[in-house]
Amino acid sequence: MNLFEHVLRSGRIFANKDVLRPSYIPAYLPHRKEQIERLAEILSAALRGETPSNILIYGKTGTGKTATVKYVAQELERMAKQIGSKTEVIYINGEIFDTQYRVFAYLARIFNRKVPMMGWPTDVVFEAFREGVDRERRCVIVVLDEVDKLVKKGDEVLYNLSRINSDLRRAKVSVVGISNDLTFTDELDARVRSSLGEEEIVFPPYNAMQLSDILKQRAELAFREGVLEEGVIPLCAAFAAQEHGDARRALDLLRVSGEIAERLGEEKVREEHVRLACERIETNKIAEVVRTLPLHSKIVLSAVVMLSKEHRKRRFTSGEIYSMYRKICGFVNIEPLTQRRVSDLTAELEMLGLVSATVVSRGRYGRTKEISLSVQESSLRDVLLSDYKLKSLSAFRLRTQMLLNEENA
DNA sequence: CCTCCACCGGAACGTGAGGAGT
DNA sequence: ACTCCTCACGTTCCGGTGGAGG
Repeated sequence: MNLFEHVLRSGRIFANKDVLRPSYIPAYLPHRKEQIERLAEILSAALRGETPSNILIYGKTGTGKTATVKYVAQELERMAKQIGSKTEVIYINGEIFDTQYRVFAYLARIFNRKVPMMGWPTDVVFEAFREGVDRERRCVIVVLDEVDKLVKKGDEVLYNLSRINSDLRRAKVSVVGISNDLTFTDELDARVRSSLGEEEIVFPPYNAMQLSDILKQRAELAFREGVLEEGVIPLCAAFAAQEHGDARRALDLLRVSGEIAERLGEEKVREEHVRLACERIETNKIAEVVRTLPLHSKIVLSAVVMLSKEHRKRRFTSGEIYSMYRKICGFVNIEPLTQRRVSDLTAELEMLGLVSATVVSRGRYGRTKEISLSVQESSLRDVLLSDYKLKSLSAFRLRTQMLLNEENA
């Protein structure tokens, strides 16, 4: 029997899993007709040889911004080719090209200018790009995805890009900015804001019904026929709708549900698989947050975990937590921070939703914050111990347990 | 009604890392 | 290569406070 034979045979669930990935662009985008038409209308100026207005697109994650823009871009380029107009769309992700230099260097290279990875002054790179585009009559639409990330490091990119047209003789350039953050224009220079935001398109979150439609459409391609039980799609949609209608989340959920069903060797995807998937995604999300926490925050969190393990109660005063925190620091040989700082760290943990804290006054016994864990302790344990500086903590627990026993005896 | 606990949380300041400018 | 600036992280200092118990 071949090693891979059972893997091939077990593929009874999925027909084409890639359809569920966020990078997939469907041929039809449900419930985005309005936005697509608006975008197409604005960009169609390019086909008439005019410069399209600059556009700003807003919407939370998973509202179809990127997919819509890519879809319209495809259609635009195809039509341009048919009618022999030189129109191209360049897609740039601001998370990957996260400095002005990288953006311009990338653009310049597209237009056959040789620009080194680094070293040149930024304005020279910009000039190389400008000259490169202007070689021919054409219209270039630059899509800046996650533009808010790029702008955090200075809005000069946008300033330069939005002013480039006045220095171009043959070519035309317009900018489409995509942002998750609705308030990001506040940080922009007023001139940039007005020139970039000539047109604005908002992508509202999907509701549960709309999410269902999206999932249905993708499921048809992604899964083999009849493997999805009836309640699966509505349940995925409902879970995702609870969290600001994120379609990416819904698709993830559906995909993970399928994977779980597959791994369990089931013939069908059932609602219980969706619930398992939901839990798994949740745990992963928490683990990811905790993993990237600074060391001392991890120790504070460990302190809360330890306390809730060793005592019956769930809530602890900041004093209790601080002394446990100091104990742990002593055990793992790390200089403890002050109580003041720890109080800020707990506030951050609260912001992240890992603990919940409320100020209570206990009269004679002072005023304090009561803090409790607001996630499953089991989803924290492994990720906390995975920090190499904290790995000895598993031993710590035994030691305090012993100390407690001795005290009692 | 006053006191006083056990912290909260604001303000000012110190420090080192990293970026921009030159 | 250099200075200057900003920013995140921490510390020190301290005024503020809701309510149980006297």
